[in-house]
Amino acid sequence: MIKASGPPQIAAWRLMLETHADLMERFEVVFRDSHGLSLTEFDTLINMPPDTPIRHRDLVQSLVVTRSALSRLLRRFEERGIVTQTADVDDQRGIRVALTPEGVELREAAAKSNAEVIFSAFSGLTVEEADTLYELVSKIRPEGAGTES
Amino acid sequence: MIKASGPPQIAAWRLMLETHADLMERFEVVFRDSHGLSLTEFDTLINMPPDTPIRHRDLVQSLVVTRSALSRLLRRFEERGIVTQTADVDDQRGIRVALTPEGVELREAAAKSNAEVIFSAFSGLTVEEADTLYELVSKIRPEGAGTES
DNA sequence: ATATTATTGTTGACAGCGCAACAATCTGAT
DNA sequence: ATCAGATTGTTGCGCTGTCAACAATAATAT
Repeated sequence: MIKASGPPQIAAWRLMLETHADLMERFEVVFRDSHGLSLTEFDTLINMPPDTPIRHRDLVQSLVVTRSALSRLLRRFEERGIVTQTADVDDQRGIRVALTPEGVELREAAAKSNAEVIFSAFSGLTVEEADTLYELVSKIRPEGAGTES
Repeated sequence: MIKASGPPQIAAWRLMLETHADLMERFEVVFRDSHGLSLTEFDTLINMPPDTPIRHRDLVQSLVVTRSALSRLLRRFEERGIVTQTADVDDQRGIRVALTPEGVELREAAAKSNAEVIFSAFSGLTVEEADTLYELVSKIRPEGAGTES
């Protein structure tokens, strides 16, 4: 709501921060109320292949949590009947995580909710504007070869 | 790095998510290593008036934490000599939080780091592009008057 | 004045995360 | 074959957050 003041870069980033926070809060409410999932749990679920077992090692690479957090999260999923975990026959160190039928169902329902929230939030933008937004955001470089020199 | 596929709204949001995560990680490292601050602590510090005491009640409104978290965070700040807390003479329920000189200094230094990271990340965009980005992001409506009708 | 209600900040209990240490297992050099 | 080193997932611990209950104080109604 606050009109842009100061450097436009900072104004843009502030607005992105605020928008991110608002949308994430919306996701959190929807996932919790509709599916009993936290944001981390949703992210984990969505990154699991619906048909193929996956190793912790491979799954954790798509996520923002540590191995230990994933280990505990998957135990919770196991207790809820969302996944099964079995030793990998080829590599006895590994665990193969597979979605149960309930897990697949939950994953699909959550993905649908996710898309609905996004389309709802983006309903004020045309397709062209969404493309432009994509292009502009892709120019932001966190590891920016910065301000030096 | 992944080329946009599927609906552009979802592609744009995914990219925003990823960019947000990358930049936040960068902030986290900078604040921790340079100033010994977590993201929450930085946010709190930056939202404190440099010259005027502020009540918990008022400060918490600018933040994304609960009263209890703020209460504990401010105690940590107090122990580090960053703030002082004194009872409000007008309202005995209230606490007036004020930055110490060290706190003011830390706040300024952290704000400077913050701006540097932003400018660095946005160095690939022109000012006009940053303005356009602002305009497009402002069209995203979390509480979107959605997809209905 | 007095009783009821709202507010403000703190505390206890608990949940989830990261880090470091660990045991089990695999890999690769010799 | 054997042994040093890397990989993989789990666990203990501490930190930080939320939620619910609480005590102290202020505001409001009667």
